[in-house]
Amino acid sequence: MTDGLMPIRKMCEVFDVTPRTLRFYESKELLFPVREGQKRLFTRRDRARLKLILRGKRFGFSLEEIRQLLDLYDIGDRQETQLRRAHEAARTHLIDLEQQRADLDEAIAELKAQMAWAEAQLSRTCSNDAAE
Amino acid sequence: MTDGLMPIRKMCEVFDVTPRTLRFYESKELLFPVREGQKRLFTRRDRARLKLILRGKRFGFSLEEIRQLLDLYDIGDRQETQLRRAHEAARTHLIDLEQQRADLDEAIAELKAQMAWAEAQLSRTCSNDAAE
DNA sequence: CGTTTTCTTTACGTTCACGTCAACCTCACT
DNA sequence: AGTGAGGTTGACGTGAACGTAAAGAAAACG
Repeated sequence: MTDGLMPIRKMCEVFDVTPRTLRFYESKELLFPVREGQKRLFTRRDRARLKLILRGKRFGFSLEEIRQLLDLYDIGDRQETQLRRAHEAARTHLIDLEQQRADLDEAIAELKAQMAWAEAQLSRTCSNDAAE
Repeated sequence: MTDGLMPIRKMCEVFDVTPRTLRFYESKELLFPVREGQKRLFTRRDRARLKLILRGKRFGFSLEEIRQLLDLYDIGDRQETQLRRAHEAARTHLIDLEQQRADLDEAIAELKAQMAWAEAQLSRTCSNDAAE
């Protein structure tokens, strides 16, 4: 039975990151690989977290922001106060994400418009070329 | 008639950035304010570009990437080759944006699920509290 | 057994995106 | 003429997110 423990090299291949990055994330308490002697073994949980870390980065969040958000996806048994704080943080985060989605839609629309304009220009240039 | 020229202080207020940031962007050839004596005056074009810069940053693009993309929105009369290259860059960028949109939708869905779970936990805790 | 590979820690270096400070104009008041 | 507010150009500092090089342990291979 694959216990899901993954050595650092394999992790690097799967997620396309360097060993340094993984060690760095561990030092920042974003990942918690177990040890087999000296060596790190990353758990299923680490992989789930890493996926979220990389996604968070794409959206422009800092590692520290991500670290706080990760706890949201990592709630086992925690105090009500903590849960409330996490929920509130999530709400804030959600608002941010939805704003970002709106911005993104706008950006996509504008970019498409620009591309359409460029295409029009290109076809015009083309017919001009043909005319001369 | 407002010629649309805006001094640095006003720019900072409108876009919520520091003077340093604007000067930095100018040094990186992202903005091109005109000069009145020593002082910078930002044009309508600068404001349009700055808006795109700030949006680009939210999506995790580097200033250098943004600089290249800005040229897309800044095409006056350019050669066909340049136009083709710009169009191709736009296409690549668009793909990236749409991928990002998909990721974002996924992230939002997951976050909402987590929040729902947290809410369920909270109501459970609440009733437990009441029971004991 | 020695050697090569892979991992480790430690530590200093680097890039990006500005912040911060010094020293200097220059225009508006008074 | 003085004084202060707001602008300017360097130049050096800083925090985040790693890169990279050095030195050593440990597992794998011939």
